[in-house]
Amino acid sequence: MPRRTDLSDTFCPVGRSAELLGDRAVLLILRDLFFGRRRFEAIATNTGLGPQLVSARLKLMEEQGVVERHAYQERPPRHEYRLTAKGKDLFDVLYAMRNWAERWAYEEGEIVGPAVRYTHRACGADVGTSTVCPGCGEPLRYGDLKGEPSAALKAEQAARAGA
Amino acid sequence: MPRRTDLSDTFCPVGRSAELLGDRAVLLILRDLFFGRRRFEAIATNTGLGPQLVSARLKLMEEQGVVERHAYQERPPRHEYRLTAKGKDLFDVLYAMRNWAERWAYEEGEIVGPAVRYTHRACGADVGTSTVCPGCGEPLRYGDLKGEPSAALKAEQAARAGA
DNA sequence: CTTGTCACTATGATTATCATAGTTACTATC
DNA sequence: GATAGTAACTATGATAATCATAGTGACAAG
Repeated sequence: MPRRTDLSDTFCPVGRSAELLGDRAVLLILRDLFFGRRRFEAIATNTGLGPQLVSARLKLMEEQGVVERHAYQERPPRHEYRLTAKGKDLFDVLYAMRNWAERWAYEEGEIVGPAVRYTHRACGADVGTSTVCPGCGEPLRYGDLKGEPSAALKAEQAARAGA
Repeated sequence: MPRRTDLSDTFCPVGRSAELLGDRAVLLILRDLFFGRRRFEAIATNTGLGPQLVSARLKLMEEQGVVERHAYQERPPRHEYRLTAKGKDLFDVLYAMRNWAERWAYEEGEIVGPAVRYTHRACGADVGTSTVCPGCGEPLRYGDLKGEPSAALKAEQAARAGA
């Protein structure tokens, strides 16, 4: 492609977000980071993206300040990637995407129950696909939720990690 | 590129959403639709995307059931694009993107106040960047909010429409 | 009968992405 | 101490998506 138009100087907030988030690879990497995958290989394997793409996107995300590289051992040098505060604040976006997909992206009877079941740590309620806890009424934030992948999703991830 | 991996059959809900939303053009078109731009030319002009891309993405979005084509006149045939219920339900995603950008994507002093100010129709409160109205405590949904673009954003859009 | 508008489609240059293979720097095993 | 393994990448070449620009068809207005 020719260089795509840069949106980082628009005054529109959705445009500015789209510059980073309007990219499949970035979204998938963010998902994995939110699920606790911090290492390059784990992310590359689980997302199914090539190492080159993962490398490029992690660099971009580091530049944008949403992830940080940490060395977790010296010899040989090994790093992991962690969400910064700016990155963790993207939780609402990913959670909204998840909610939308749970409501619209599965065929009738394709899976039993939600693809990932979330419960509110504070009160234990199943939050369904709402942004406010149906049990206690609190707005849901990053860290408040415990996600439990369905059997189908677990199997799929295991298959990618195994093969 | 080689054909990119299809994510529409993953069991991960974020993956399924990313198939549609992990695309700058789709996000920009959705933004314009949410802001009431329904016509092809208006969308192409305001987004800055080429007509070919707009055409391709609107087709995709129609296939996915997030927009519908309506004829608003017979001779000559003219259409407009409207969000379906499935499309309107993406509001939370776009709103979360907006909130994140308002918090993180502007330099100190780059603009005065928010890029787009939202007020809750029901109670008149400025909602800031929250998902629950700070005035009355109600969760914010599509249609509940009135957006007022900043002067800078208005000027930018006028420039694109004029040139 | 020329100009204008709307909603597109066509063309060619450029570049991002994918699959595959290779690299570096170690550790662990035989 | 030679081979295999692991983690985090980089290099290469084929393919396809995107952009800029121009063009089309159907009609309305002047």
